Amino acid sequence: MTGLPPFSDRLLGWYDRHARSLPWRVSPGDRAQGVRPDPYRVWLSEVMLQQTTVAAVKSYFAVFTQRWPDVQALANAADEDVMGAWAGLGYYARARNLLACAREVTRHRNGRFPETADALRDLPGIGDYTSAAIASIAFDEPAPVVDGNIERVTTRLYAIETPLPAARKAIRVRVAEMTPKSRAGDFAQAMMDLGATICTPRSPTCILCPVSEGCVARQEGRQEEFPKKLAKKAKPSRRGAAFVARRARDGAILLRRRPASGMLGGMAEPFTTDWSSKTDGATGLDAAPFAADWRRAGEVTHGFTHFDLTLEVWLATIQAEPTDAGWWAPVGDLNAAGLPTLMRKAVEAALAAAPSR
DNA sequence: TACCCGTGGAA
DNA sequence: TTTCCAAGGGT
Repeated sequence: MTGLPPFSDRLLGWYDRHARSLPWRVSPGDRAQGVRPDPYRVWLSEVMLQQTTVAAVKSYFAVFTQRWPDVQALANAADEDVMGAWAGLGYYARARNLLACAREVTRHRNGRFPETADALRDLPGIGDYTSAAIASIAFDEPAPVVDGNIERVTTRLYAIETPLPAARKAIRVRVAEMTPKSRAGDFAQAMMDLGATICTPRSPTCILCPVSEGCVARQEGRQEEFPKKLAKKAKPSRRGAAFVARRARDGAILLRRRPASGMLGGMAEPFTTDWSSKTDGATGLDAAPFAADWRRAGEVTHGFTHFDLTLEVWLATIQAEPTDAGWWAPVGDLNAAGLPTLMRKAVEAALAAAPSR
């Protein structure tokens, strides 16, 4: 009587039949034929996918690869073009680091990404997960890849009782043990596909799982108890104000650029008061950036990761440019203005209250 | 370590 | 409606 095949063989066999088809992925069949993924596309997709769903990333990945087909093209792009193209995807430090990384690779590494996880880890925006993912997927290094999916799968397989994030070290040890010397990239992608489609956070479909026989949590009927997590803190609520200036002649909107660091760093916005996760910004007419016929245009609310924000929205229609601290964005081109979602909401609320021309 | 940093879809 | 959370990194 023979036992079950090794864990990685069972998982890879499942992946060969059920791998998701994704724009940045080389299918296991093509991979077996010797097709290599483009490291630039692997890197770009991995950065976009940090804390972001596949569905949200797809259109951004298409735009970026069309507009900047290789790392050199991206390195030569203007900052505001890349920040604008990233608008709406969130976590804008990723876009700043993306550009810094592209320029480092282009200008100091001959346009080639390093081929080991250790070396990749030194580049901006590339941490433990992303370095291992690129090294294994693009360069076949059997580096232990641990993302949220793999944390969930692994804590269930071994019924790891330690709550996250303290369990990360033990998880990494287990993943390093499981990762095969060959097909390490397919193995990592198989673990992520398993977590995304079978071993889901709620109601995992263990009946379809190719490795359920070896899963301790499943054997004990406790699969939904893992991963254990520390309780999270309550989110505070903050307030602030946005002042949307509209040019009388053509309805264009006055925008400026936020400082490079901090919340929404480097992104475009209408004039806002100085809110943060810790303090309210100024509100009311006295907080206006310059004198004009400001009218209340309602409020917008927005939930960030660690606090909720409500902005008063004020609107004024003005004749001339009152400041040189920004630029006029044509209203018909608002989608192209590169506004983060909070600011897009504020401008839309102001325009909804504006008298039609 | 603990906190900061977006967004939108699912349940 | 609220809560959760998705291919995390920086500090």
